[in-house]
Amino acid sequence: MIICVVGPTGVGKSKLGVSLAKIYNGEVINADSVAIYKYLDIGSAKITLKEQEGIPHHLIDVANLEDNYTIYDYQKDARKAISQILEKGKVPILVGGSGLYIKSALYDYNLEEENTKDKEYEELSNEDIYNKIKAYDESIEIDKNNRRRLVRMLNKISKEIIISKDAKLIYDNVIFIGLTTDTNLLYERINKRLDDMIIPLIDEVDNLYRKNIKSKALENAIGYKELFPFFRHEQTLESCVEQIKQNSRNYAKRQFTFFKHQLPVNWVNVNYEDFSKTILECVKIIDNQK
RNA sequence: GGAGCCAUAGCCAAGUGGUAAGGCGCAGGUCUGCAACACCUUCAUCGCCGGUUCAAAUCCGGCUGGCUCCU
Repeated sequence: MIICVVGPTGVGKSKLGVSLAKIYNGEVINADSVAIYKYLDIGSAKITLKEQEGIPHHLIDVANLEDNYTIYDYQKDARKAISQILEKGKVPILVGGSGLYIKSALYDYNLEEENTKDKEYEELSNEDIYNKIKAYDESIEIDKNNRRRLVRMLNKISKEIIISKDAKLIYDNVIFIGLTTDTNLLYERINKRLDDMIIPLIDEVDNLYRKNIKSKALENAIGYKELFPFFRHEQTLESCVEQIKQNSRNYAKRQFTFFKHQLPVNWVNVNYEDFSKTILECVKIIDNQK
């Protein structure tokens, strides 16, 4: 059995992961694209050692800030961790909000080592690329304006990598638990979480900012990228914080959409007054399916 | 009391006679390599009343509300 805990940012996944690990003799595998990185602790709301309560957590702090960690790496690392945990006779518990990471680990996504031969196709317009893709296979559906994905797809085609239409799970008995709550309540929690951590967060980002590190993770991660204008004295702290909140809300929404449509999730409404009830509900679902 | 300016979607905002740009948010989506990414869809008849005109958000009058100045 493999348990997978998903849900939007700030809903309480980490806590559930630890609880389920205790009940099912499991180990947690992080499925959060930012918590993968060292030094991004506060802004990523990375689970602390104390919060881990002795449960082994995999794939946290395994990448350096300068690394360009992608789903290819994650697929490899996560599958390795899953096998190791299964070999021990324990239950792997994936916990995180990065949907594509989870899908690439658990489903038959065929990814190859990143290749420097990949082309940017700078000489081609979006429409050119789109037409080439359609000429190769009319049934491929792809956004005409999404250059990033168009380029990637054309590279795949040129390498004759086959992409199956419907991805299949490569493991038996995977149970998806999706934590959810009322949207407004979630937004309140997100805002409060940020307000509570803003002082240490500024400290963390200031530190990284001074080191002048070129990092994709830093430039992309919510809670980090928005703060740089503040350090450059281009924006007030207040407006940067608002921006973080806004981006977090948008992110949470996208996560819901992804999990709702991309994974067979069993949704559980979190009871914040009595979390043990939430755990119990999850246990019921898991025991029913295993 | 007088004079002037303004009034367009939840917010910002373009449009000065020909049938409402854009941005943000909200809502709904897409998803096999930056995924906390990237991208897509949807969303108003222009403060109210009346007039001029084939045609008004655009011109005229009144009303209401806001801002500035004067007494």
